[in-house]
Amino acid sequence: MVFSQTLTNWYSINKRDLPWRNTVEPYRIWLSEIILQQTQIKQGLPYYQAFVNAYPDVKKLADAPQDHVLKLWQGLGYYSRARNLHETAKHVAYNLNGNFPDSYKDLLKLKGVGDYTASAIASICYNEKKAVLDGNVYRVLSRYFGVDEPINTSKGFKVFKALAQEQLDSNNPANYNQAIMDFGATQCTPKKVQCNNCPLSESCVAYRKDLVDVLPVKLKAKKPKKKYYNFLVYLSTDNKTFLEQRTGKGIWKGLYQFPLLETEKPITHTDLKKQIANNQKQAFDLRLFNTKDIVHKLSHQHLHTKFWIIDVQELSENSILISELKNYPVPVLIEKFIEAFNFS
DNA sequence: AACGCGGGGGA
DNA sequence: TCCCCAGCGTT
Repeated sequence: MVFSQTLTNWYSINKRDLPWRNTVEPYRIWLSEIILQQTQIKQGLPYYQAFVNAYPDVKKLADAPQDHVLKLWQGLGYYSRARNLHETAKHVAYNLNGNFPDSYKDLLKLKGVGDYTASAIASICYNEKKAVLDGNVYRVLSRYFGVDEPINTSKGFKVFKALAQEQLDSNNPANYNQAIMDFGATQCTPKKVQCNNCPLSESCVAYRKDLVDVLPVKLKAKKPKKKYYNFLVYLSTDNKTFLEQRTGKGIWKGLYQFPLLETEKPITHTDLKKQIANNQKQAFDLRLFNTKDIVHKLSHQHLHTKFWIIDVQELSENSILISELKNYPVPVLIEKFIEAFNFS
């Protein structure tokens, strides 16, 4: 009680003014929550604005082509969020008559909506008594109550979810949930934590025992895997090129890229030239755009990338105009190349 | 229970 | 360089 009361008092003074806080419309709350999964507000905010502008309601989103949705999502990462967002919009618009589910239990059935997001929407839109558990909440709870259970295990989830639910201010779940998250994001931060002016420090276990920089405990992630990507940038005399859409299970599903040759090790100019010659009759000229590998770092992969330019006379039917490149959703790695190469 | 999935930013 | 971020779906 003291804990939640202090948090909501703190929130009434320090609450950040954010666009999705001026509404309880489920569509907008849902949209903001999907965008903000594993994403800081500073990064997600312009995407939220762009989506609201392009798709003011769920039916507009449902009726958009997937390429347009992915294009708006471009650069935000975790693209399954965009695909699930689109699929759920169609489901809500056409199977649920445009109405979002109005309970935690039913929200959980939506694709892309897990425990956190269902709790957030249920509490914010319908004031259901469901405590949210995100990175901020883990941090605040583990520090204040001195819980050293690792947070990234299934046991850790259960322990903290129960603690979170216990602390929930059942009189105002919507306000409490946003208070504890804002508190974690701006006051009880991962680093440079502001204990000096913290309203909870007196009774905070981590503060009293000098464990603030130890909690929360998190099991270490695996090292990222090294991969070698060779993008084949075909270029015809009439300014056309090839683009392919990524399918299957890996990264960037649904996005477009220049034809990709992945190798076990770095490939030489000579070897690549032979491979390409085996696959086509037409004469071509091969040159390497970047002399040093471009290393694109993702949380789980390091992509050592070469962009090869293949000059040819002409390209077959399914090629596209260089001027159309900007219409396709592409990974940041590809976008940066297009910018740098400038197709002069 | 473990793993794969992006990209930006802070220290 | 490492860690973190309004997590989720699949295996």
